[in-house]
Amino acid sequence: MPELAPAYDPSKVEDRLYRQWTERGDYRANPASAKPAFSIVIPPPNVTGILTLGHVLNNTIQDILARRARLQGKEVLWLPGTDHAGIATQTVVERTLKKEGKIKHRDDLGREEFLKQVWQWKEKHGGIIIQQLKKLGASCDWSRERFTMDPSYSACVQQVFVDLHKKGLIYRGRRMVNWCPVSRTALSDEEVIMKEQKGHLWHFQVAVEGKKGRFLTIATTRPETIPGDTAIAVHPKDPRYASLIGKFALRPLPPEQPETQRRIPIVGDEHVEMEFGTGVLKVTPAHDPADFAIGQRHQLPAIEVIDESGHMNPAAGEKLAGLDRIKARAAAAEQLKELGCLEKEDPYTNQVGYSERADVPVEPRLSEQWFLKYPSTENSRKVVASGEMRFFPDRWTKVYDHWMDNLQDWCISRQLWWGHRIPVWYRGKESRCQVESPGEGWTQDPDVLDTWFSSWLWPFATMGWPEKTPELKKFYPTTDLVTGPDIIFFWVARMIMAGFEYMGERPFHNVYFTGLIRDAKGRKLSKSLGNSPDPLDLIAKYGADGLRFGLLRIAPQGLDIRYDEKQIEEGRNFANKLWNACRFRQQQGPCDAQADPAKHPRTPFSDHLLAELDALEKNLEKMYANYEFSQIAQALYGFVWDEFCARFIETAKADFANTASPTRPGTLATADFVLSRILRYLHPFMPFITEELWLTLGLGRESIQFSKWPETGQIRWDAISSKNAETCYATAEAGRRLRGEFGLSGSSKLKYLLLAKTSPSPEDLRTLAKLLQSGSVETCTRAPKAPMTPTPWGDLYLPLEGLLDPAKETARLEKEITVAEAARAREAAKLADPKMASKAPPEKVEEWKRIEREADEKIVRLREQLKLFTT
RNA sequence: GCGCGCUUAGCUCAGUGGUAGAGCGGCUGCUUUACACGCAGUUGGUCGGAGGUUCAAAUCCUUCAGCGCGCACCA
Repeated sequence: MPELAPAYDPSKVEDRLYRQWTERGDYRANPASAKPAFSIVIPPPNVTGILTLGHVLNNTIQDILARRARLQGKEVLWLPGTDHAGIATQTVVERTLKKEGKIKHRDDLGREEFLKQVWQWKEKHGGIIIQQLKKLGASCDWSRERFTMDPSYSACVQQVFVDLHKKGLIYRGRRMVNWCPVSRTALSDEEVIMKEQKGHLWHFQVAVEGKKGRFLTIATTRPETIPGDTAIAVHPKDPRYASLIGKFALRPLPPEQPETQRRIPIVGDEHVEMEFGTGVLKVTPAHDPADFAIGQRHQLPAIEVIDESGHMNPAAGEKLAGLDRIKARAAAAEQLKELGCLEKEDPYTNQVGYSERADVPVEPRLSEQWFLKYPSTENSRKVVASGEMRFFPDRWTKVYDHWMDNLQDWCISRQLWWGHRIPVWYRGKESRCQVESPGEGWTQDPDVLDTWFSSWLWPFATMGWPEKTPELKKFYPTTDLVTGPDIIFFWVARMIMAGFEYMGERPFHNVYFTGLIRDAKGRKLSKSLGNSPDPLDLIAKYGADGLRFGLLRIAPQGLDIRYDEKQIEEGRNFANKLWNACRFRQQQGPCDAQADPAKHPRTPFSDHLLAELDALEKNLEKMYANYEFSQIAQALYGFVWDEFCARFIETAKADFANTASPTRPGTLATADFVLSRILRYLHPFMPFITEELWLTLGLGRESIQFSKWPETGQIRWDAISSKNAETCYATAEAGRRLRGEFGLSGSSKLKYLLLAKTSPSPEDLRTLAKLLQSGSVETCTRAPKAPMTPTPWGDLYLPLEGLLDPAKETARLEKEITVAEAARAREAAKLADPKMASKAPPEKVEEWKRIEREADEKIVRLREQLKLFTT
């Protein structure tokens, strides 16, 4: 058995073990297995992406679930893969080609050639994030890695499109959509983020035809769209304006147009808010969704004044044409001023939709797009509402319900090249929806599908659908989905619908939503802020286990995480602590994998440790059932550090030092038994170090990954003995506190005296001395004149020749008495209240009495001691 | 505007009815038969405010405030 190094060095362990695990095929899932199935599909990261802390959190949680399931003897499939991420990838590649000076626009290359470049890019960079996940220790079945643009996957996407089209759920229409002028494509509603924008509210006047001197004042944030106005709307019940409905007004822009072209009707529409602005609304059906609806109601024409790149077109007039829409805004206001119809200009803040990817305001635009009416909505709604599929934390169900109750048809076409091309073919006025080309003379729709239109099939398309594969039979529906709540609509809800529509069943049993990771100042991590640490740097510094454990320990369920590198450092420190605990055990001789503490006489400390372990195990079950990962990490941390190291190992040192001790075999067996279990409990969180220790100590002959998850309720211990250990620990703590009052360190060879209430054995006293980190503890029969503290074992004295200062000791005792008196008073007050004493449950009253009694005893002891110094 | 979440020690957070906790930080000591990525001790909180329910409230209810997020066609 090679000796463990004094400090744990992850770099010597992690890569070696991971290679071993994957080369051996440890994570290959066998659909023919008789074992119960456990499955997860990875939320496929963007193929051009690199690992972020968010990925670390997300994938560590999946790995914890997968590794625990493996330990529980399940057949585990964790299915990995990547997403082609249409807009993001196309933008990255296009930008790179531009930077390299190869093109000015993708049109320079043409569709075929451009796509070749994207594929090349994908081949070169697409594997990066996968490699990074391996560094993290992710136990994915890499033999099943999928990509959303794989030929078989693409076939699924096309087939689903054709099917939904056949069912009449997919249709084409000229609609108002969210248009991104940078990417020059339509976006779905979900890809638009509302942002507050500081701008202006311009008030301008229009003359009413046939009513000399009658003007209407209109308030607008977008004067550049005035040339596209085709009506003016007022509320039909507005007493100020109702009489004007049916009349006409003159649109001021573009001024060079003849009046006949600028003459627009005044219409009455309930959409207009009388209280807002002036109560008069300009209507631009081509560039505003609400105005489009008004236009439909009143059969208004739509005049486009902004082109697909966000620039004003000739219809906007000679002064505006060619200008960017933002610049045109100021120019239009200027024009109004020159014409003398600008009444005022107020600063104004409103909500504006931004393109999620390009981070520019979206331009509502009329265009021909494909839309989907969501399928299987009833089942999808019900499965969550009924609690059959559970969300953790469950408050997300409300968000889901709300979205499902307000479904809008999904705009699924994108004017991009990188993605799944829409399987619709045209020849003249004919069109056909089918996967293969109908033949000569037919041309395919140039648009591609929204990336999410492929991701929503992920849980079954990755398992070989539409074939009835053994994988689907064994592993669908998947057990858990772990993802961020930010994609609940984009992905989770849609997957549920697709699952019902194509598998007749929900895609997963439970969904766990992680929190978002923020920096110490509470800001989201982002590349542009530069506050996003590279997980690989962290792995190099602290080890993958340290990173995983440190991050998980501070990741409360359902809340955002304030990330601080200090936490990762603590994860590493914990790994080292565990390492050294094992190292110390190793120094005492070989471990016994079959160790059974029940077969040996034991010290109270062993019993106490076993009792604590039993409590921990029962807790773990509960916490896993609720997906409380940070609490699990916290509980394991506390158990290893405080119970195993600080208490058990310290007391075990007596047995370790004395080979003739009758309790030595029991102590060793307890150490082995407990270590063997906690390594298994820690393995899902810290796969590398636990495997290394497991194998090196010889706690199992084979990998810890396939050892057995311990059964709870199997541990036997002596409760009285365990209680005795507790009093010993309490006695030692009191003694250390006493020593601390005198500023003495643990290295001073002190002699304590115990005026014992019980009859401690010489062995007990030696152990107490060990815990006190002192020279010795001896019993005495009379109270010496020395500092004292009452303990469960009796009064503990610390004779300090020469150091004793009666005034100081008096002060110390008085302070302790004050504290004890406060405790007694608190309980006494409760007991004295007749309502409390009569209505509270008897066991509570007993507890209060006990606390009062103990405080009382303490006070008596302390007062007696005080007398020694004051008389 | 509607909805959700958060507010507990200097910091990050546990704690869902019965003696306010952890880690970090600060301070004081310590090469003690594993571990300085360590050990011992210590400091530090009227649990955001106000009402209410209860024998008993950090915890349940109401309300207010601050912060964050989501949804929403007031130009």
